[in-house]
Amino acid sequence: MDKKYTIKDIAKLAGVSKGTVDRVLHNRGKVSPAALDKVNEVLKVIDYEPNLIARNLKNNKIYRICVVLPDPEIDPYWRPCLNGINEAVKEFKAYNLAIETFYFNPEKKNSFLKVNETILALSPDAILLAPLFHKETVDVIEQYHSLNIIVNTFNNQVESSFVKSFVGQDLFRSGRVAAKLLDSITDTGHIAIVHIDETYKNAVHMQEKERGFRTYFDEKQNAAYTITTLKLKNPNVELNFNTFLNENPDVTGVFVTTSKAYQIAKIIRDFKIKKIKVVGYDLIDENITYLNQGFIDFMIHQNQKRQAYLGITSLVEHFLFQKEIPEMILLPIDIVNSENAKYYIE
Amino acid sequence: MDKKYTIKDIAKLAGVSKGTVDRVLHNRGKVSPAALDKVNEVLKVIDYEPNLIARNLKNNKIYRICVVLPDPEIDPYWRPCLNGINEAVKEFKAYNLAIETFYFNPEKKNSFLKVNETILALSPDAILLAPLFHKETVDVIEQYHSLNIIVNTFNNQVESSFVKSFVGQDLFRSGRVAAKLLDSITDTGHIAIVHIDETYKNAVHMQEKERGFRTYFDEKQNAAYTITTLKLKNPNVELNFNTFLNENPDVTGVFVTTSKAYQIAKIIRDFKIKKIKVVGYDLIDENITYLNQGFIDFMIHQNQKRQAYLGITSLVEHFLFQKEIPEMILLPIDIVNSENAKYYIE
DNA sequence: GCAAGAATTGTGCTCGTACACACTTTATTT
DNA sequence: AAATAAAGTGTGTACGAGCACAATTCTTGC
Repeated sequence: MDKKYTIKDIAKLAGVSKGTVDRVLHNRGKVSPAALDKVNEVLKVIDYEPNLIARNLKNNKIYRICVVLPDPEIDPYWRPCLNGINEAVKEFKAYNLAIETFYFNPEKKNSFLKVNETILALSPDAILLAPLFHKETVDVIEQYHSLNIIVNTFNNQVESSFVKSFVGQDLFRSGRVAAKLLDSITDTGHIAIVHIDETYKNAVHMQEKERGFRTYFDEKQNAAYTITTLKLKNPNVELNFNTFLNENPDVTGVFVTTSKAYQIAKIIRDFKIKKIKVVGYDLIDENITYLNQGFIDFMIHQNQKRQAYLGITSLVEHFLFQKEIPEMILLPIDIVNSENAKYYIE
Repeated sequence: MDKKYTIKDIAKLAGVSKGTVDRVLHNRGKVSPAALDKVNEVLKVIDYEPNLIARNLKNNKIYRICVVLPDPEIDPYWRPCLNGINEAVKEFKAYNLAIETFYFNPEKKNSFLKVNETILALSPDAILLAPLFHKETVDVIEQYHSLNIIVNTFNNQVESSFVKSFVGQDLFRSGRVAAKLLDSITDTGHIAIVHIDETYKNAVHMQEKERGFRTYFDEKQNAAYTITTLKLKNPNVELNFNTFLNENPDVTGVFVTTSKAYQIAKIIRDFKIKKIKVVGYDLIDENITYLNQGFIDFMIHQNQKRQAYLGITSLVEHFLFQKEIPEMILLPIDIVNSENAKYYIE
């Protein structure tokens, strides 16, 4: 018991050659019933685990994984992903892997298409994709699939049977979490659901969050809440929301479905009339500032870093250790206030 | 660029043998200045990463890691740890590792000492320890250290220079998080800090949490809170807390520093007089029940599973891939309400 | 100028798995 | 029964790093 059993050990125990053991283990080639029995007998008794290290030594192909996401310079929401990608790169740098990152402009479909052309030319083994433009994404995924390139997605779900895996959050549930939070910190009254700049993201996100949010209050007995949905667009957010507040002095809480809660927080801070509670998404700097100042009460952390990290690692472990790629990984919906924020910021 | 550079490649490029390259890379043995230069020249240009797989193939020692924690049958707090341990075992089962778990009775110091004797006899390569009994733990750790056994701790911190690593939470901070939560959901009033059954755990835990909790309110301007500390012990918890509530009708919130918030929640449910908010620790079944019923408002998740998991993996990666063991890993302080609980329960 | 010794460098084997290929045994055909 | 095909089995090598040891080159002393 000083070391693990090897194929050689099994061969000796079964009185056959390691070639035969190999054939039994992988049912490759022909093996006589007698030999098969002998080997299986041994395998039944001992508990053999192939040595992954040795197995992979031979495999000297470089696996190429391309990660595609919106340019974090244009939308800082995506910045944490870079850390997740870097972490994965660092962790696996000793292996035969090429992990490359590509950005597209989240405001331009063409940019997305162009990036994908570049990647197609590279013919990688797999691609990890943050899908924004629904129709275009579906097309692109089909192309990858037809070239036998594995497609993983993260952050946004897209209905395509060609997607091998999705890493993200349950947005409906996260709407419910936000509702529960606002329910905890506000008295009965008027709550506003605010969607800001929902253009390019196809809005499915925010709709899911809103649905979850409303479902929570629908299910709640004797809830004396009024819920209003606002769709605001820059540069008119401030003006329109101010108007709304003036027209609705009974507002006690706001649920911002995008990462732009800081815009609402700023208005509320300047409004000064009464304390309105705010729940929003994502730990970007502006939000953290208002969180610390008390103008945002809770944030929901979408953990983009870990999304990207897990998206990559599941691919790597598939290639390197032939692990199965999980069809869906739903990350926890982390609740953040000013006191625990620092553990999630990355 | 089809594959990574190997020592052989470097040797060829530098016009020397792989033995010389090896000597340069590990500065082992003598190398002539000329050869050294040639190899360094090549190393400067290409970017060499040794193949960890090949490096470890030869290392066929079985590393033995012993995990020591209180018996989860006696204190269910520790049950999630088993999942973390199992996950690590499963993940690394293909490597030369023996990961064994040992329980002691958290109420009996002798049991702890006995378990450690058993382990000392096994002379493992490392031990992952949940230290409860302070003095005894320090002694035991010294013994392990003198036998060159690496000691990692999790959950509870212990001041010993012989401890290589700690995985856990910042308890002071978690007290602050609890304070912020109660501050969010209660109006000004009277808040009780309740310690339940603080006997065997040496109380350091709860003291840290209390300190963090009080610090938060101390720092808060114009805070009109009264904070009372209660130390309750079973089987008198119910009686004494009831008395306290009757004598203090102004209580608006309770912070339970152990995993026994359910006991307080039950009393508050039966008390029926007014809504008192409760913040507690740990997602054990009883707590979840009351969380879903609305008698516990927030739980703080200590993530024992991940603590155990990370404690093991950092050891494994040290042995297998000579990664450095991080001196301290502080896990996030997860805030849990009824809506996001399911993501943390394990 | 040559041997002895030191310094440097190259070779070859190991680890465990996977697989190609060669070899032996058994079955089938003429 | 011999020839040939098919089935089954064993051997040997590659993978990359690491290290022992052999082989070579270089010094030094006489």
